Amino acid sequence: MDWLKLPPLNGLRAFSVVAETGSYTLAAQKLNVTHAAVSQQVRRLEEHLGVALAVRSGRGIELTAEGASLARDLDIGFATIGRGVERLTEIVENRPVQVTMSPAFAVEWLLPRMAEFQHEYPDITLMLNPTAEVVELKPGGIDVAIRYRDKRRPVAGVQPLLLSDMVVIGAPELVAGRDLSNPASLMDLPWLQELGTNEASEWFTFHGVIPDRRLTVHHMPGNLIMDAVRRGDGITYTSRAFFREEIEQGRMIELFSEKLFGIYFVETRAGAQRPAVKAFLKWLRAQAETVTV
Amino acid sequence: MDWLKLPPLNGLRAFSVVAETGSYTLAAQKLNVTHAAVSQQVRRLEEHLGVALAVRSGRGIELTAEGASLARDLDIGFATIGRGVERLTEIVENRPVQVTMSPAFAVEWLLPRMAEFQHEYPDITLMLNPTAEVVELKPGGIDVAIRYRDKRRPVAGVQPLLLSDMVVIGAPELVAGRDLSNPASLMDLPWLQELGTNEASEWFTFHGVIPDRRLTVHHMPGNLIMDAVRRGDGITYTSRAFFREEIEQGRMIELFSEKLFGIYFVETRAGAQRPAVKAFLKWLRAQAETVTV
DNA sequence: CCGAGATATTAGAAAAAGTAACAAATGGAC
DNA sequence: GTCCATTTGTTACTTTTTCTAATATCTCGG
Repeated sequence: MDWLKLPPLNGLRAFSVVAETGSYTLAAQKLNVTHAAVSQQVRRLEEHLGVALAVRSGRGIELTAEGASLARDLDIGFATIGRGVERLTEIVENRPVQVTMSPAFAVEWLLPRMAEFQHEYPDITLMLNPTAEVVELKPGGIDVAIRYRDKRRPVAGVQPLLLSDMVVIGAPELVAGRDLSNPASLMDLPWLQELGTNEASEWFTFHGVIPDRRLTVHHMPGNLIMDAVRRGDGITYTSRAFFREEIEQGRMIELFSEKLFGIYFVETRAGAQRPAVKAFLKWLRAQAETVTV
Repeated sequence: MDWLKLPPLNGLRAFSVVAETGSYTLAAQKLNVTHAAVSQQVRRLEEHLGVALAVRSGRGIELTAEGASLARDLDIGFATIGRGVERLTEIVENRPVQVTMSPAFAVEWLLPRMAEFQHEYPDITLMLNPTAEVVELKPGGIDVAIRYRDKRRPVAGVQPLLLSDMVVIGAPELVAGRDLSNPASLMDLPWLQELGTNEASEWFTFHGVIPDRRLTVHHMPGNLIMDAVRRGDGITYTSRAFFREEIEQGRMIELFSEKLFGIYFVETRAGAQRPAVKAFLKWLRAQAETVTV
């Protein structure tokens, strides 16, 4: 292929629009630049090719024979490219919105609200990816990530979604009748924690407790933890928002809490978002206002 | 036309080459940039489109389904554009070299050397445009201008071609037996000068002579002036280089001279020159060395 | 487990493109 | 004719994009 030594493509595009509109001024409007920019692009292209493409003619311009010939080919070429891009865009636009989040968040927060979202935006399909892993946001992959971050290490420039106290929580049948007034006493209870994390021992460390005996920690996926805690299989460290009603009604016991230590925020990948993704983000923001616990 | 909102064209080109070569490294070589540049172009394109086009695969990459689809269209599109440009280039490359210069220079300097040039470069056709007017150098028009400039007002950054004393010259039969020892005495002789110029009165002014009677000045094209002067129809102000031999042999009389006042220089239009133009310029430079009078 | 060969990512340098302001040419209104 | 609106042409300067160089990361084969 020897089209590698193509002239400046932006100049070609500019000239193509000039040829189409028959005017620098109109072409500039179409391209959202000033006429000076278009004029310079075409001049540079002419210098590169060593041939005049358009000449002044009265109040406007007219193409030279060479210019007209080139314009024809450019039109066909760019149209081909445009069709290819368009087809791709259609595929992309219609792809479901890909969202990743922690299993706990999915079960306790998003899933309960999904029906409402679907009612509001029946045409948008959400694909959830509940995982504790941090998935990279790249084109063609995950569109939106809802992530948890300890508020002690705040992250700049992201949309907070849920700001909540973090609590250690357990079912009444598990904790009843015990003296749990100091952190160290929690070492005797079984902890449930997300696969691949180490929340229990971090919690003790943060409270100045150096474990003097082996902790009982069961690792399991976040979505199962919540039910297990409710059944009384163990205690866990999580957002109060997920258990607010149950705590108020006495169906769960809050053992310790850290004020506003937990923050869930929304992260999107770089670049422009598809309409469907924008709609989901808008809906998320609206939800966020109502749930700052 | 809605291909106005095409993605970044340079990104498309980069991706197209990546698709063709199947490698960022090879594509970078073809495009004469580093692989980092290609990588970034493709990444930006992916962000713009919101779709992955190529994914890492082992030690190299492979295209996604979307990438392969786009690559096909790009290939066709760029090929179309490339063909159009190529056709244009061929027309341009084969166009004769367009040279403009003063009629005097053409007749006295260039034409006598043309045969030699044609012998050296039989494939290159020169088109001469002998005119006193300053023709604009623009793409598709004049390629090379050989211009005269009074050396008192030097011009920067151009290739000098002929540096010569300027002389007032006449045929022996016209000037014989006259006392022409001071400038004012030249007012009695008929002057021949280029159409549209005013060399005669400028010469008198420069020599501090205020004409006290009407000058006899015949205007005619520069090429005719030289022959007319030889025939003895009048005197003129010109480069000594054009008459050097005749002066040495006494066939023409040098009346006055200004040391190195005249300079002919070569000017080319902006941008890269076609091979034929380059060859002509090279030849000109070689000639220049031999004729600094 | 190492090293060759590939892609990925950055900060900062270099190049390209765009803007604003003004100049120049033209055709029509008066 | 002169004036005026419209369009292209030009240039200094600013902004944006692109490229490079350095370095990190990943993968395969010995």
